[in-house]
Amino acid sequence: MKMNNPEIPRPTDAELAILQVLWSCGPSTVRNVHEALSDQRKTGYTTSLKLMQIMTGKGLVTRDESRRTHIYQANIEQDCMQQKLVSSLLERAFSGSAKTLVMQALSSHKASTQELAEIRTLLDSLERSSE
Amino acid sequence: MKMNNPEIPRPTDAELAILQVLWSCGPSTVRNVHEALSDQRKTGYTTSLKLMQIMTGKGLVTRDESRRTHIYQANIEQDCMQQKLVSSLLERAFSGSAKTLVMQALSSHKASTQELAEIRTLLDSLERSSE
DNA sequence: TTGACACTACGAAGGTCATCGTATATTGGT
DNA sequence: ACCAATATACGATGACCTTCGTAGTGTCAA
Repeated sequence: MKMNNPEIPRPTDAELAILQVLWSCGPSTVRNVHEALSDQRKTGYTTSLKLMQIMTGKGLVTRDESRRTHIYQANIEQDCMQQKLVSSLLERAFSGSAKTLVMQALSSHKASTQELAEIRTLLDSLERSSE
Repeated sequence: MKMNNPEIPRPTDAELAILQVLWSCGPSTVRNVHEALSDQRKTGYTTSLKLMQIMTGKGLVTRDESRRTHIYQANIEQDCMQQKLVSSLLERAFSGSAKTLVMQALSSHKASTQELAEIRTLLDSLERSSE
């Protein structure tokens, strides 16, 4: 039974870690996810299982139950969730000022010259479209 | 008794809302904070009080108890906390890619031409310093 | 002085989160 | 056919979060 819940909630930290694996590896079993996280999280297998069951209930992931070993899949695109999370942080901690957030991110975390150039290109197109 | 805990934890949403008031208004009483939040939060006065007491224990705020009505103050600069929060989000949801975060933030939230120019200036200085 | 009011302290309730142990079922090899 | 390995389901626990009510105490004006 797929919950077609239009309201996908903000994931917790543990849930987000699982989503990262699903985004990066594609549809995966609980064991796959659990092993992918084994470096960061030293928790038991059933913990990962339980989390993924809960995430299914929340609509964060879907699963294929047609075989004994279920296959889980993220139910929201990575881009879309990143969007949600940035928007949320922007609202909660930056009073909506994208400029401040961007400047905080850039000034404290190194980006390569290549990446800076890509950002500059985006700035160009944003400025052009607002003229 | 001031907890000089060097480890300031990530604030919860309710706590962050309170910090926002303290950053914006400076040292404030519980009542000041509570009233400043009355639009967003329709909770009772003692809820704000309790939260701020807990935040004191966590080291998120300090308070002057020399008078009957305590005066609370953020125990971390706004910039510094924003830094922490961006870093945390970067790590948890963007695999450390500042570029991706910045582009997500810029492409979905309008920034004024003025702001875009400021970001461009920052880009300039970053590129210059890496040459 | 005393009563109304404002402030702090604190326990408790109700919810969520992360974790684990255990029960139960399925599968594959010998 | 049976055992070991592996799956899922799920209850329970402890931590934390948010909320509130209530108790105790100080303050000020009439």
